[in-house]
Amino acid sequence: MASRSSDLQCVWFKRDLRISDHRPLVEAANAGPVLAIFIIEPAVVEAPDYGEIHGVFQAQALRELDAALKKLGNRLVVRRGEAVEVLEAIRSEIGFQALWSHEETGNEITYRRDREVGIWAKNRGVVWTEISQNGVIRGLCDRDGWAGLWRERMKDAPLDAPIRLRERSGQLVSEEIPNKLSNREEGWVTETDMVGGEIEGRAVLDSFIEGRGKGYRKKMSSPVTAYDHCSRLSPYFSWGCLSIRSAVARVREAMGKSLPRADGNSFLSRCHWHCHFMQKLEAEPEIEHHCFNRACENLRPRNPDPERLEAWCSGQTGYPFLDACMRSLRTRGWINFRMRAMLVSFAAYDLWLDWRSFKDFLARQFIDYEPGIHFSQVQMQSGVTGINTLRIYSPVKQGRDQDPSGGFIRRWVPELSSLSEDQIHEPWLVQSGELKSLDIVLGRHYPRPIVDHQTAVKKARLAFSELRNMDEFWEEAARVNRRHGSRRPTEKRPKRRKKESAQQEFTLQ
DNA sequence: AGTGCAGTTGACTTT
DNA sequence: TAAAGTCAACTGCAC
Repeated sequence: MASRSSDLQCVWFKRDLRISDHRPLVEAANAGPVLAIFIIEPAVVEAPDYGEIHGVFQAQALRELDAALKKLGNRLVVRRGEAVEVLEAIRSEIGFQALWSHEETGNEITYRRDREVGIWAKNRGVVWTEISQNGVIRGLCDRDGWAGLWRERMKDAPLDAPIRLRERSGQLVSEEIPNKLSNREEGWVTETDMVGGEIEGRAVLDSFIEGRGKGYRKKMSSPVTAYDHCSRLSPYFSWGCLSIRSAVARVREAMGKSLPRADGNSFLSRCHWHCHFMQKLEAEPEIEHHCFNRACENLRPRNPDPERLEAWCSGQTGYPFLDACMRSLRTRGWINFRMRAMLVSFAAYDLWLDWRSFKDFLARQFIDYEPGIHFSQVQMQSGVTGINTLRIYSPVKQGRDQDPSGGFIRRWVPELSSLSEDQIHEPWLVQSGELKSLDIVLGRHYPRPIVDHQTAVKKARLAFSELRNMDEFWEEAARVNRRHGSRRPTEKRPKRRKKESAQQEFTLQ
């Protein structure tokens, strides 16, 4: 049995794989010798939202974290198993009464696990201290004052990494860190150049501040320029290799110097939005499975048309720019925000798929999958929040606007590469004789559009306008707005159309 | 140089 | 983080 007087401090690493700006680690180190652990939880890494790239990225970050801890005279103990059973095993092997970690705003699985760990800790007399690592405020019921609290959080200077970490993990066995945390395979060639780890994260931040960020504001819209000029820090934020606060501090410092003010401000407002969306999941975990606006719950069929879903997932919808974006995403694990919105818009409005039928697929593709942002976004781009106006993207217009020369399409949809700049956005408009002379047969080398955009969108709008005639929709919209709505006065929200009242009809004016 | 007209641009509204 | 429609102001051009 473990010694009851142990002053050993157990630091449980989760989605915070770094040593800088890591308050639990610093506080634990001040309180006693540190035992650093990471748990590979089957329930987490085998869940439908956990992708192959996540397993690789996290494994890279873990290896680097272990190396960093070793430099501080410590090490990382890695175990596989469900959290409570592993914590109990370690406690019985070495004994500790203090457990430290960051607050996590995760999916249902990690939320339930955290509650179980809480109960376990209480029963064992272990004091578990959870500390926030971003602008998400635990226990907030509505959005009044949130923006101010976020600013407060970002004011604090990031914490330095500890200089030394007293070690006392004894003979505790640590598993070898695998090359990836799960055996999941996407069946798609991935060639992402994003490598997990705190050092890599800092290098990415440096290159953004020192050059890539110039023109960020303008260049983030097109997938042609976004890959280089967006920060691409999101995976490092999601897996915790870099804290939001430390990126915010570095960007503020560089603004007006190596980074133009407009670009820096644009990046900072995105850091703000990052936490804004996570806060929604923190406040209402049900949004993983239910529409923000419950009146939208049965709007679309819950069972997807399998052929439509498959065409969308594999980049075979017949809309060249859309397919290019999907294929690029699946290969690189990342695409810019605007194109993510377009992909979801197409699934939701053109294909009339319920967001719940594609959210896990998309989550597995995004190397920067962050549950709170993801659930909010797929719902928002599907129009089921009730507090945002419908934003329906035209894949052809987006293609002409964001990839006018068609170069991005040619790269990711090579079967169309012989088409001209004008033809490539709408190959179905090209005479079949001319297509044939270029060795392209639609329906064989590349599909015809699986739906007609204009027709599909018209139908979708009609369904929404019917929904908006129901009182329940507006009651729900008011509730969502109270709980989650941004308090920015500029935000535009749909307004209920005035009913033609008798009074209005007969008012003479 | 002024006028009429078709076509363009931009701000704003609607869905 | 949309797109299409409306309307008025503007532009270029012919006469």
